[in-house]
Amino acid sequence: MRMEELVALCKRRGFLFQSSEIYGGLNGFWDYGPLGVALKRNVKDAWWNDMIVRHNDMKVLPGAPSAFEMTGLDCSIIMHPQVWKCSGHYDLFHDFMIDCRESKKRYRFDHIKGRWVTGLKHGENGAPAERQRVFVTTIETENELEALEQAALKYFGLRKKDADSLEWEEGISGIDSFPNNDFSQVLGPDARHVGTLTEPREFNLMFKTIVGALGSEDDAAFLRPETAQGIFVNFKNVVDSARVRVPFGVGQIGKSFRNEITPRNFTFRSREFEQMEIEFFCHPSESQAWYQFWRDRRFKWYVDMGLAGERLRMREHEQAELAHYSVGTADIEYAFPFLPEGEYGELEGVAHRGDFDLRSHSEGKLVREGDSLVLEKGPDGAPKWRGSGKDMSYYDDLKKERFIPHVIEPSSGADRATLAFLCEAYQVDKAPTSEQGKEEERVYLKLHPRLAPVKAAIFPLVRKDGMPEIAKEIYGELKKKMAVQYDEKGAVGRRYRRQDEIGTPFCITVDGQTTQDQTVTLRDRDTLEQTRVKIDELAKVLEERIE
RNA sequence: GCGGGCGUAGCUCAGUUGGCAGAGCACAACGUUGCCAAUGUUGUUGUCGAGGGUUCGAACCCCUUCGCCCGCUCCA
Repeated sequence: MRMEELVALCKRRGFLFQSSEIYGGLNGFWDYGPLGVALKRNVKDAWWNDMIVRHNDMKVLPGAPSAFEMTGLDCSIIMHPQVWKCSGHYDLFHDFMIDCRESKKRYRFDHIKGRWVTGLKHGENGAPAERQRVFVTTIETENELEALEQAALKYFGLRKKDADSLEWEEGISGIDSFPNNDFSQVLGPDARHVGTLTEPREFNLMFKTIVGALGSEDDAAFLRPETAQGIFVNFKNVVDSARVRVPFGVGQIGKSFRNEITPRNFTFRSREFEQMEIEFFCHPSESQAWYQFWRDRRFKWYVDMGLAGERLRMREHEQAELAHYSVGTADIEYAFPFLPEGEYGELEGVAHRGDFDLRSHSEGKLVREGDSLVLEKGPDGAPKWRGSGKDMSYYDDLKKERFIPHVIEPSSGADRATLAFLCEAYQVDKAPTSEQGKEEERVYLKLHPRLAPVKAAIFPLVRKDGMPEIAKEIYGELKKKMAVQYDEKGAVGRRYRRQDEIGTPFCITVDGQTTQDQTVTLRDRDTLEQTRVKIDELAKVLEERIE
């Protein structure tokens, strides 16, 4: 399938539009049209129902260590700024970066260290040699002096034995002290010429805003880059109010915001996106078993919703790839058609976060040191980011045991899941035409009936003989239970195809026989087969076939 | 952020040297037909991505900008 065809269909039929399109669009933002909003809502409802509402806490699910409870939250998008400092997002999302025009490399501004040196620079193309004073730099943290000397030798075109001819000035310093960010005499860490570094630019990976109508920079706050933190900071509230016992999970669906450096690939990497996240709290001794359970359960959910093919896979992260807090992470990935052959894009990450989050929000931001998490200290020895000081431990009054729960986090992208379902559903096959024995190409969306924006379309075969009246009657009855459409315009074949293209799984047609025996035809999107169903039984039959 | 390509009707696209902005599909109305994109007639559809410049005259040339695609970079 070519991605452009799906994008064109999404626009033509009203699934997805570019945000602010009449003004030329806005990179990284998308609008869901009339059908798109229905599809995405169905994705979210399926998730919410399957994970939260229909969860039976009396039963032990296959693969689960025990029964467990599930509940939900809907937290604010803007939270206390300290939340993001303790979560680690502030540090990671707030760097000044500097680019090198020559090497095309990007460096963290505060990582570049260097030293002034003067030497004899041999002129190029026979030009006379001249003495030059340059600031050579490196991003090495070990053996800085050696790295700087090598950089200088290379720049001046000297051999190691001539190193003595270089005149070094005292002290290694950062380039943050240069006035007006004038780097014309600075040699970039991977550059061969001086003056190739750009001005430092702040990479605000979190969206910043100001709280209060008269607020200033002191009142800066951030739009959340993930919904998870709202659950962690409400951990005590949920335990105290919802009568839940560990192990239990809290689900949340909501918008998050990240200033992606390169928004690309349709809605895959958007700056405003929606997440479906669960934070599952359990006893540390059982956390590995729960991690396995959630990995497998979440993978199966996508399979059940229609991503059954080879394009879906589970990938366990390598040790080196793990985030600072994580003990284990697995990504559920889909081979999106816009990615190169053999590459997969993340739909959901299932992470074992240990007790990092609850402890950080209690003690202050933690860092990993060997096998344990310790409080991160600033240069002055004080905690870098102070926590809330609130006790985040849990007391199990049956086992008489107090502990800080470990957390398993299945974090899913609602927009990415929706896009994957669309990609997987896009099908082309052959269908018969009105002309005997002839076939034509048919484009349809083979969406799971639970996800389809329209569950059924109701047609009168022709616009006479009382058929429209009966069809409208059926439409009114079904409308009470599910999303249905009525269409009487044009030839019935065209109406079928139009519904195929938006993924409607069933079409109901009132024909000449209806007035005699109160039956209609029920046509299946995927097989094109028609069966006769009594009007009285339509709702029941449809509901069975949709689940 | 860098390099390359692109932007014309709802969609797919044509548009000659700078000289009246087009086609197919789709869409709408009225018929005929009556179970898989059938068919007749009629009709609607445009800031040519945006802003500026050159010119008697710009979809076309120049500059700026926004967006899309590809590659690099980035992706806690």
